[in-house]
Amino acid sequence: MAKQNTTAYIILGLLEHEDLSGYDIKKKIDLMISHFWEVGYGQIYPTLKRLEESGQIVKKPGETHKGPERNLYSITETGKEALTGWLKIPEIKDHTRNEILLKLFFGKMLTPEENRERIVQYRQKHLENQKTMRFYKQNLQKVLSEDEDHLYYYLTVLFGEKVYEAYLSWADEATELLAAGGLSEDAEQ
Amino acid sequence: MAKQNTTAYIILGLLEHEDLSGYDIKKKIDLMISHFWEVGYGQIYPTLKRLEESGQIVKKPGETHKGPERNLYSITETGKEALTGWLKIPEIKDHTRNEILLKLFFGKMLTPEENRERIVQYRQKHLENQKTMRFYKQNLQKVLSEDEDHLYYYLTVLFGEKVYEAYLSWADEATELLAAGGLSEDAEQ
DNA sequence: CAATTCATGTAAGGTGTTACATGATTAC
DNA sequence: GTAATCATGTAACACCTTACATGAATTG
Repeated sequence: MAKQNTTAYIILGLLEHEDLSGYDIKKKIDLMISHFWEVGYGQIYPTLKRLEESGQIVKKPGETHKGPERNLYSITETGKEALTGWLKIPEIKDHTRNEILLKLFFGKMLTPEENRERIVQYRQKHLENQKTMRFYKQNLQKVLSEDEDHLYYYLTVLFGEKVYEAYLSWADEATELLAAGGLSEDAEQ
Repeated sequence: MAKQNTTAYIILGLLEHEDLSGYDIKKKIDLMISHFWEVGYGQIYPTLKRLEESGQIVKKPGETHKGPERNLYSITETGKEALTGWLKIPEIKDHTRNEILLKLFFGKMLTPEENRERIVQYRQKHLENQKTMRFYKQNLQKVLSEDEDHLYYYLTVLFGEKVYEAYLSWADEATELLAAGGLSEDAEQ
């Protein structure tokens, strides 16, 4: 079962909403999905090819609105079935991969100041993320009733807000603990 | 820079503390690290081989305490330098990969009940995780002063506690929103 | 005596990242 | 005219997962 191929389902999910080009897909992912799943061009274009070959999407070439050549893709019935099939199965695996915790776990090898600095940077980054989530949340709240999709987008944004809040709260507590730890060490010497 | 090779640094980090076998390393990771970074045997054994070839660790074969043959590994000076080098550079990439949010993002294709059920399962799982973190936290608090390492382990556990708490809080709010959304839909029909 | 745990490893294949390559159009 | 954005793609690798293979020792 090494063929989860999540990228394919993200593409199918986006195409189920509207026809898009590879470039569009990348933009949509960056804007709406990248906070919980990042995808690069190096995955998108080959996956589009495979999805087309297996009849889950169709290419409408030459749909040039202006500018450079542009391939628009549409989802097929087969594609929709594959998508709902994937959506129905419960997600099993955790894809947790948190590099800062890994580096902190081995924090003894660095000075408390180095570790604290790392957490300060982390806080900074996620303060920005939290702001973004709040902005999205406000905008979505206004249009919640317009489309059923919006409720589900809202749920993901709410998740982001709560999690980034937890990151900030942790960062504050952690920097305090490190400051105290550093002090008690100084006191010992 | 496609060679981050995080697994190697996890192994080096663990060996910096004590000599271990591949099997020991797997157990340690499962126990203390897997909540934020999972590693399988298929990564551990080949990585040990590469680390040995590049002189970052050394094998002490035949250190059989009893039972089957057992290879104990120790970190070398080269290995320690590589480890601190990695620890010092700021972590850049997010490895965020949240499958439930992905499936919820496309939730319109399922019924509100199916989506709610997914969140209920998620809550259940992370309630367990939160309990585990609280258990670890209590145990670590007792031995905080015994070893400087414990403070850093504590920071990762604190992170886990806060994040799982955020998951639970989100799950509660999300199920309520879905119940409300489901109701208003019924009302419309 | 059966199941579980200890212990090490390989092979195959899927997934993901980075760098490269190309060229048109748009905004300043 | 220069920089940024639009737009598509490939190649090389690195990384990760799964399944397979083996066998000793311990526990019930």
